[in-house]
Amino acid sequence: MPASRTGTTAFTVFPEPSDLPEPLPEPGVDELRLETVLGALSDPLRLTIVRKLLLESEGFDHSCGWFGLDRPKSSLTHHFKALREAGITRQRQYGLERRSRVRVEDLDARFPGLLDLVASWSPQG
Amino acid sequence: MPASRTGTTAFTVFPEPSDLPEPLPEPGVDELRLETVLGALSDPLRLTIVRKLLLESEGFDHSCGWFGLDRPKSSLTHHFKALREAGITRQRQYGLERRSRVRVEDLDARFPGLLDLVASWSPQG
DNA sequence: CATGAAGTACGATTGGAGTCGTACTGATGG
DNA sequence: CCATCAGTACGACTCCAATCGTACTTCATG
Repeated sequence: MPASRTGTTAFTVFPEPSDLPEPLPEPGVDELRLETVLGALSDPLRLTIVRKLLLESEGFDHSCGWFGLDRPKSSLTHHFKALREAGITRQRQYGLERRSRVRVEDLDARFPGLLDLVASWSPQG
Repeated sequence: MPASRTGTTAFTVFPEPSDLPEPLPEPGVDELRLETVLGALSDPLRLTIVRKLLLESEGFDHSCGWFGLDRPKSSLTHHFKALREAGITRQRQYGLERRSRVRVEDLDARFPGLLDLVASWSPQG
C-alpha cells in the first residue's frame, strides 16, 4: 500500500535502478506547463491511468496491459503518449513492453498538490 | 493584496451580501467534476482570468471588461461561460454587466490545492 | 427618444483531439 | 525459422472546442 499524501508531501517514490533503458522523449522539469498537464488530465481514461499508477504501483513500472483497460491497442498508445508528452509519465522500453511510471518528484516540484487531486479522484464521483 | 495561500488554506473569501442578484445557472458543489474543471483550466486565457481574479480581486466581483483582454466580445462570452459551467466561477447580472468571482470555498472543499496552482501559474513560465 | 455601452445569441469556420481498424515492427520462445 | 505477442504508425472518421463577425437585447444617459 502506498504512503498517504498530505499537501506537497512526496508520494511513494520508487527508486530507479541505474541500469534502466533510456526514457522515451519527454519534456524536462522546467518545460512542464500547467495548462498542458491539466489538459492531459482532463480525460477520464487518463485520470484512471495516472490514479492507478499512483495508488497501485508495486515498486516497478507497469506496461500498458497491466491496467486492464478495455480499449483497442491503438487507442491506448494514443493516451499513454499524451501522458508522456505532457510530462506526467515516464516511459521506458523493456524488450517488447513499454512501461510507465508517474514523474512524481518532477510534478511535486512544479505543481505541488496536483497528484493528490488525481489520487483522490474517482470516476462518476 | 490578497492573503497568501498555503496548502488547502482558504483564499481571501469576500463575503457575498445578501441582496445580490441570483447567480446564473451553475453546477452545485457536489456536481463539480475534476476532469471538467481541469479541462476548463487547460486554456491559457482562462487560466489568466482565474488567476487575475484570485490575485487582484478587490472585494467585489468583476465584469468582463475589467480584465482588459484583447479579444472580441463574443470570444470572451464563450470563455466566461465555460468557466461558469465548469463550476469555477459564479456570475451575477448587475444591470448590463455580468460580474464574475471564483468559487473559492467550493473549489477548496472539493479540490484542495487546485487554486494555489492556478494562482502561482504564469504564462510562458 | 436616440445613442452608446455591455454583453449575448447565432452561425460559420477551423483545427485539433478522441476513436479505432489495419498494417507493420521488433523481441521472445518453441 | 516461424509464430506469437506488445505495442507503434498511419490514416480515416467524427466530434467538439476555439475563434470571431454580425445582429440583437437591454440598460443608462443625454
